[in-house]
Amino acid sequence: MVNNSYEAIWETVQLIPQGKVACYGQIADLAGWPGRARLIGKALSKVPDIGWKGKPVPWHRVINSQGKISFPAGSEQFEQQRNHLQDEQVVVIGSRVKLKDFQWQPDLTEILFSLKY
DNA sequence: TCTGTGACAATTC
DNA sequence: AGAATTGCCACAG
Repeated sequence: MVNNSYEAIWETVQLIPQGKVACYGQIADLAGWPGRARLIGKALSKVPDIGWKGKPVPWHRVINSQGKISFPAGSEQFEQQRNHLQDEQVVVIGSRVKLKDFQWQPDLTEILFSLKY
């Protein structure tokens, strides 16, 4: 069993459509933890390898508010994240992603969905 | 209970 | 544009 606190976060991350990215604060907000962006990082670091609810958690679609990958450039995690993003047609320049073009803009439908629980 | 930590964010220089 | 500083607060030990 894992901490329930992270479940909402993982599920929210799973809502991010392929080819899009979201910043930590955005996920925190949607997951019901406004202002707790740092919690997202912790939650993602504890994502089960097998994924969540039978589906993988696309942690690579989560970046910081500056539109950058939050890993040291050159690190293994960094490369892995960049690869995943590029596979999903997200342009990564150095350690940056153009938020203007690739940031996820949740629909009202999805917002309501995440609020209803 | 207290303390250190953190895959952040906003501000400032 | 990039580095340093400060605020944030749940979590882990």
